[in-house]
Amino acid sequence: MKKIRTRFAPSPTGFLHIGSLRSVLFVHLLVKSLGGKMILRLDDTDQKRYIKGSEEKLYETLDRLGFKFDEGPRAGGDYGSYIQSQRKEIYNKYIKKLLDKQKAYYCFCTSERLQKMREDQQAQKLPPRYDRCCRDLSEKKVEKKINSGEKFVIRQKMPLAGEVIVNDELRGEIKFQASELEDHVLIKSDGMPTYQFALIVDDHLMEISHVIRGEEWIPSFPKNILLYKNFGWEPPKFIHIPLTLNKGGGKLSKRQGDVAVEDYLKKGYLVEALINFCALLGWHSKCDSEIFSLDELEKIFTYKDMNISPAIFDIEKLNYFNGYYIRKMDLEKLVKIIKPYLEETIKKTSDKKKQTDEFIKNVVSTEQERLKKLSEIGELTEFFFVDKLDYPKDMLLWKKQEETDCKKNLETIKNILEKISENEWTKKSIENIIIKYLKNNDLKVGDYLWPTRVALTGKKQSPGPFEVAFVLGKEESLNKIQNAINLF
RNA sequence: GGCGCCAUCGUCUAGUGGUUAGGACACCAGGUUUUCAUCCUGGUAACAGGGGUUCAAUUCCCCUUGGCGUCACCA
Repeated sequence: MKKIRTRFAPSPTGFLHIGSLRSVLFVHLLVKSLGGKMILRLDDTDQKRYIKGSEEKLYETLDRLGFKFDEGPRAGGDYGSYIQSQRKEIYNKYIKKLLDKQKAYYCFCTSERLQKMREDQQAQKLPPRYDRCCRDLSEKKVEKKINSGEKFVIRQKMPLAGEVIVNDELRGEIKFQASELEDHVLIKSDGMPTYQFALIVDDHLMEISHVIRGEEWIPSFPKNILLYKNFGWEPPKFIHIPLTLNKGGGKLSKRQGDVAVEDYLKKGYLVEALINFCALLGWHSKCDSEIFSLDELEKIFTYKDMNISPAIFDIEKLNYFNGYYIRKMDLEKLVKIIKPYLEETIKKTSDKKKQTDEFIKNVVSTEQERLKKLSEIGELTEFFFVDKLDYPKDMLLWKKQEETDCKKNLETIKNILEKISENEWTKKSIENIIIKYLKNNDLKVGDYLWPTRVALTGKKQSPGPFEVAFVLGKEESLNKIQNAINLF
């Protein structure tokens, strides 16, 4: 039985694409479900696109998401280096083999010539494809050109006719006509391999058994397979996962909103929510449940249950998961991770008491069930930290309430609250005392509680007045109610 | 345009040669309630179209249509 080894091979572009998150997730789940090794490889053969320091950011994000690699640039391993730009010698060695087998050839065409060729082809409504101009150059000519210092690339020699049949684990056989295939570049003029070449060499050398990659790679699938054949190697199993599209149905791109996992994290999306949501994009369990932790996913995941139709990234559902996991979260933990989002708001008060962990914990607890994103906490709880609330007087009126009634009711509430002692000042007892009073006197709760809420929060939508009063403390609550009374 | 992939409620999806086509999000209504949210109950909503195969097709096959991807010395 062959070892299960699979890899996640991002290029260091500066951020982790949300689609890549789905790839690592499935790579992770595949390894966990089959039992095997997970490898991280940096596909950085494009030196023009290299962004300095981006590996570090990538590792950090992967860590935050909770993915651990058995082998990789940091974890090490017996198949290194795991950074493609450091494997140049290896690719050189293998391209020679291909050259010797006559499965690849030197090409001296300039980019100007290629560009013109493509323009001409397009003008004639032909598919733009390399015209194989250098394919049959004599050995002598090639040698002469190289010796005279002419720049060159090395191209893969494709079969001129016939069919190439490839196999995708999810879709089955896919047929391509060899005549459709281009003699694409394997080694660039800077000596670096293209992704298409490095990928095959590395996956083979690293003994990768399963390749999970996006559907956008299907068009180059036959070239990949041909390369394996040319080398005489057995290809791994390929699983092409469907694309994630934006709401309009197009490719998920920066312009349509966030595509970087880091951005979602920054906005206060929880890792649990992100993972649960992504898992359901293209995979579904046999049972009807949809709430899954990573642990649970590992137990029930089978790649055969994966779906092949493209999925639209619906932020509404992500929000639902995020709200769900926020509500389920232990308050202490929530406070800890939400604190950075609250910093600016806390600065609005000079009251030392309001800067304590105890106070912040109480504040967060009032909004836990309302929160969809951690980043909303500041706006939602600002009223706890500002000294003077700013709201129109009319907001205090409950339904068709008269101003005089409203004022009177606020005074009543204030009188009741004044009688509650400091050590009795808890949410529960405030509530009990007020509700008991209203019930005993046959009064309508809305007429009293609505004005109180607005007096304490300055908002129409907010936590209930009892808990706000409790968190604010007796003195401040009374002050705020008095401020409201003074408006009349 | 060539090639390729895909096609069940608005979205994510389950499902079967014979089902009242199931669930989740969203939406709507009702309940709880001082608001919002939560929570509970209920509801609207789908097999793209046309041909076959078959006693029977949402399901199998073909075509059309539509969506998407891809056609670089980028990955």
